[in-house]
Amino acid sequence: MTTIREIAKELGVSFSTVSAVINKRRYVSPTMRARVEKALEDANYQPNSIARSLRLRESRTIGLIVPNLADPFFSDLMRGTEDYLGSAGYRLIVADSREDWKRQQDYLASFAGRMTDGIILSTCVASDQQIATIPEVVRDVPLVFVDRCPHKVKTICVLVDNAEASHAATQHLIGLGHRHIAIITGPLILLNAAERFAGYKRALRAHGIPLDHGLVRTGDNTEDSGNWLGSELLRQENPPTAVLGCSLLTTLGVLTAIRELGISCPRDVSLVGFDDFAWSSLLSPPLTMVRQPATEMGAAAAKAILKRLRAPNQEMVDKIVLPTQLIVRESTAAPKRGNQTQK
Amino acid sequence: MTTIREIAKELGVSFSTVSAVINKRRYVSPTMRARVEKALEDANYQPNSIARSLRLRESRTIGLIVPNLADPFFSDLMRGTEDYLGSAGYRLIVADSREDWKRQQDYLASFAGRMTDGIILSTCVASDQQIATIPEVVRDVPLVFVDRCPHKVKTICVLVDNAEASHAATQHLIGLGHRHIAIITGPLILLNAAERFAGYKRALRAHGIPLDHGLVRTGDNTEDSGNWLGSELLRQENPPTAVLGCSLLTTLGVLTAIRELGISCPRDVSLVGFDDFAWSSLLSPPLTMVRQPATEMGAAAAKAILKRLRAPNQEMVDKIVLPTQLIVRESTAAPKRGNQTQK
DNA sequence: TCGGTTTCTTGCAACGATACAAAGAAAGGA
DNA sequence: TCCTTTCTTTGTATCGTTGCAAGAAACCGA
Repeated sequence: MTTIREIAKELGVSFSTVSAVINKRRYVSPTMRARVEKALEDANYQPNSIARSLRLRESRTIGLIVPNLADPFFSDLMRGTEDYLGSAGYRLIVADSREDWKRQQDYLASFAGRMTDGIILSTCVASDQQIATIPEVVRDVPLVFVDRCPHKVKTICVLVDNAEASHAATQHLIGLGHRHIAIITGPLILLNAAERFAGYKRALRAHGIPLDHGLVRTGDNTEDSGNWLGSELLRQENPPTAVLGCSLLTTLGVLTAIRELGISCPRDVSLVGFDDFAWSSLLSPPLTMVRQPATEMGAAAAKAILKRLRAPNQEMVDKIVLPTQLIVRESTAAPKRGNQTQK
Repeated sequence: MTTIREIAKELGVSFSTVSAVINKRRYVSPTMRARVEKALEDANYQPNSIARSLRLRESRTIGLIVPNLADPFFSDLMRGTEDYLGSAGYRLIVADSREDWKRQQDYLASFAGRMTDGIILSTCVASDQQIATIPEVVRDVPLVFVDRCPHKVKTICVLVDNAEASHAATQHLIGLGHRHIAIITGPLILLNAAERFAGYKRALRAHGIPLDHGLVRTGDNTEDSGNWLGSELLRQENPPTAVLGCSLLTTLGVLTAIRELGISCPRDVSLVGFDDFAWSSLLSPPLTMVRQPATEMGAAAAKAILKRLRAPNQEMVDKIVLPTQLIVRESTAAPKRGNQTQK
């Protein structure tokens, strides 16, 4: 590894001069500049970014922590972040907390140790009290929340209008004639899960449909929980005519359950899910989905944190809300007569 | 941000002592150790990892460059890498070259600037001459290739037996009675694409089926190319009774083409693809796939590079071959009578 | 010829850690 | 008591940069 000093020694000049050439400072004679540039070229010089970071107090690196990289929603989000950061000359460190608080704390602490200039966090399942302690471990490193945001916003958050989205999804089912609509939410301690549940309830109320607690299940956003809870719902004596899955993995789990039980979707039961993914339309049946703009959310978070870095003084509190879209495919249809009149 | 010196000043001791406590060096009296540890705790001290990296000449960070993060194969691979590195106390920087040579070079150069201790590369489409120049830009930073490997191995490679895998897939189709089998390969400049094509040819030859160049298409591993080439193949006057897609995106593109043309799979045409993904069985029809162990490959690459870091002297040349598996689902069946006798 | 500006180059001090040598203190042995 | 050994703490160099202050030319008008 060649250093600035080695280049300088070889040329018989001061290493400050070499540094000046590299940093394109004024007051370097054209001849000297040419000589140094040639030497740099010949030696195939690469500046040591660690040393530079130490001196400049910036690493040009952003850390992203998500709860589950196996979930296409988060890997799409990550891609959006990587893309935006890459074109801005920043690098991305990714970390998967696997819904584990301790793991997340470890990553936060390690990122806060000047390794990253900023942190984008989609928090694991955690209580408000826990989340309130995050700024302490992150200290003076800028933090942006994405998707999984705390209830009380004290920093920048990038999210969607979850209540509105699930309201639209529920309304769609009600519009088709469903009255017996089940929901599998995420952990309600999470703001977005709570809001999705709220949107569901609001839609029911608006149409005078009483909330049936027997149709409400709380999962943990895994395929297994979707499968298990979906199966449980569909096997009960008076099964729902429609199911709303509040995350992609949950929904795919329900779909598997439907397959396993030999039920037909949408004939016997309609299914709406969250977090549309690239190949929803190739599934059997093509799923009606609430599309969250995952890559855009990732990019928006990246944009927000870079903006925050450029304006370091002011304490920014902001809520960036991106639009969702209900994509109607073939997993939703009017309920069967028999079921419809059950209610 | 508190530093070691600030802690020391506050305690009225030398900062070397504080450093000694942090690094658990011998010869620190128990009383002093306790005092320093308390101060560290109180100040919520986080060591500056940049400074540490500069001094220790290691960043405990590995760079991963893949050609397309939107491809579940690569995002699964990345997850395997992140997971392995995370539990070994290393961080992962991800970069998406988007099949662009210049972008890849930029990432390699930036990673080589001491930002990372090692690099895992799944190269973009590139010629052997181009790939031969990579060690020059990477210089003394350890490099491990994964999946997309150069023809001549001069370093560590993690891959699967691609020829064997596509041989098995082709054989499966032949066993079902197919004689008119199309293939959509990746760019043949890539070793794995070339090997998959070779395995296909070998299987045909073994059963005395002549290679029909009209059934061979070379794509670029995108969904669009799979869709376009698949559509082209299926619309010709004497269409294949089976198609082998040499990457996940290609295969999904073909599946879309089949849908768009209103053809039935597997009744009219069988489809086998590469790179099984989590929800292949939920597709319509559930796809017969060659499963590549993506996460295991990512983990194996991580393991290899860490091993390489620990034994820095010896020039390691190694080929780590992981097994593939043909998972037969419902997208393959015996050809229709009419088609079968066409040949 | 001499101060004064402008242009170019060079030392030097950070940045925040690690690690080694050296100094200082305490203890043990003759 | 003095010398040696062991334990404890401190000073200093180093990692590879950047950027500022200051020195050294060169130019220029008086």
